[in-house]
Amino acid sequence: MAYTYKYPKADHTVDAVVFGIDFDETALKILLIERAREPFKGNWALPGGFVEMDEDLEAAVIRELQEETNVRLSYMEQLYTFGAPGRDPRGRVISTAFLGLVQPGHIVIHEGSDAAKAVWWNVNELPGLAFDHAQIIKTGVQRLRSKISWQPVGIELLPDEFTLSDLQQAYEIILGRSIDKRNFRRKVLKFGVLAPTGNVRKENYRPAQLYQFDKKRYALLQKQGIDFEV
Amino acid sequence: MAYTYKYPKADHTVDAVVFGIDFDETALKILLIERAREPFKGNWALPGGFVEMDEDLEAAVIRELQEETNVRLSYMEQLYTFGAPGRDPRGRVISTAFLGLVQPGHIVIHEGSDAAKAVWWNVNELPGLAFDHAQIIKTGVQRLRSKISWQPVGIELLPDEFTLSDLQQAYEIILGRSIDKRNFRRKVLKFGVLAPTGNVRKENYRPAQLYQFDKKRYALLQKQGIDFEV
DNA sequence: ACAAAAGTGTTCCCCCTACACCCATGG
DNA sequence: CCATGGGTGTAGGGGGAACACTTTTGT
Repeated sequence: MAYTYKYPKADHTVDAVVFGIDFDETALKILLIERAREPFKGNWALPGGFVEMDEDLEAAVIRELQEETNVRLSYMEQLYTFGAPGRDPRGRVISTAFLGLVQPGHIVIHEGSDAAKAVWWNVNELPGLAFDHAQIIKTGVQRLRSKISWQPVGIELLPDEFTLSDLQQAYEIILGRSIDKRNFRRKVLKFGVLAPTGNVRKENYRPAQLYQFDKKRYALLQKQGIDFEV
Repeated sequence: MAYTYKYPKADHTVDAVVFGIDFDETALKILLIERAREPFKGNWALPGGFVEMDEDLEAAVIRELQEETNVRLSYMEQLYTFGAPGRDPRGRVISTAFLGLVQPGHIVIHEGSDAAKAVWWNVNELPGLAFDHAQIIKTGVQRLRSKISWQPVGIELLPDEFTLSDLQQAYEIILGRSIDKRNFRRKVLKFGVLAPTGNVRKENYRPAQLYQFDKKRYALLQKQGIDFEV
């Protein structure tokens, strides 16, 4: 079966910039796959692929992520569309990139079909990347950083229960600098999105109070936007 | 000549959400064309069209704008990509929308070939629109509003020389609310982007000092981002 | 003289910043 | 009792918000 058109057409793909926080390594991680096919076979790349004809762009990323990595996202938004001619050796390929976030509990990867393997990489120690994916990742990191300062980010990156130190650590990892503990706590509590669960985490030494997000209030703040210049 | 592919392909278009301020009518205007062809012939729509195979997305919007309206932009950025199946009756069409700004002096429209005519519409009094263009415009207005509060917007929307009242009016029109004159002036001058030209505008009653933007400083602030919650 | 827009200062309060010590627990 | 991370308060300063009158010009 073949499809014939009067004019040449570009292909349309989607790519996923998926971030997760690794609390053990205190690092921001990004999900990459090793390409199983040409072009760039054996190279590292963002998960993604061609959009089906009757499929929404968002649906396409979710499907591709499922196929290639089986990771479950807790959040997704459109990032940017990259369409420079020549960005793909196969011909004209326009790609819409998405920003995704995952909670630590869902960081497990089952290897899929299209990808040789999928691995979490430290954002600061990335390998060489296929296509213009280095640039896409750069755009994604910028977006995440700016997003964090005017929207409450956290529910999508933290486990359901977490300590204030966890939350602070998430911010420090993303922003790449340290934050004063007292100021951070006062500020974050003032928004009224956090509720103590009553449970404590006993790990080392003094137990830490566990919190969860008030989802209603969280959604409200997300809509309104907040000023969170920590 | 025909082009044959193994799989079906979507079309890719670009659309331009172009804003300009009309100081006479104290209104935010948007550039629309009356479609000269099917589908939606005779309806109002955003300027735009198909991306050529060897053409960057940005280049495509600029070309289409030129062809259809001859308007000269002072600024452009990518807005969002709309790709829902069914958004275009011709088949699968994915469209990347751009946000454009024009200065009042360049608001003149020369009618082009593709469009029956091009007209500036008040954003608050829009006609029925083709495709999902109403939604695209809504996204554009939101972006412009949020952009204004963390980047210095103005150089792209104002004439080369302008009064502080002009600038304030621009902000009021975009944000849709009034701002205290004294606070606005103090805040805007504190950024150090404005320089008095020495000229004054004599229109009614007391003459007003004319200002221009310091382009170097403007570019710097644009890069850094600012906090401008007026 | 009056109408219209330009221009100008101050006070109050809130929030951000900087900063250092005690607490609870495990080993 | 010591090491480790959890948890707390305050003083000072800067900037935002609210607010009203004088100045300059044209008619």
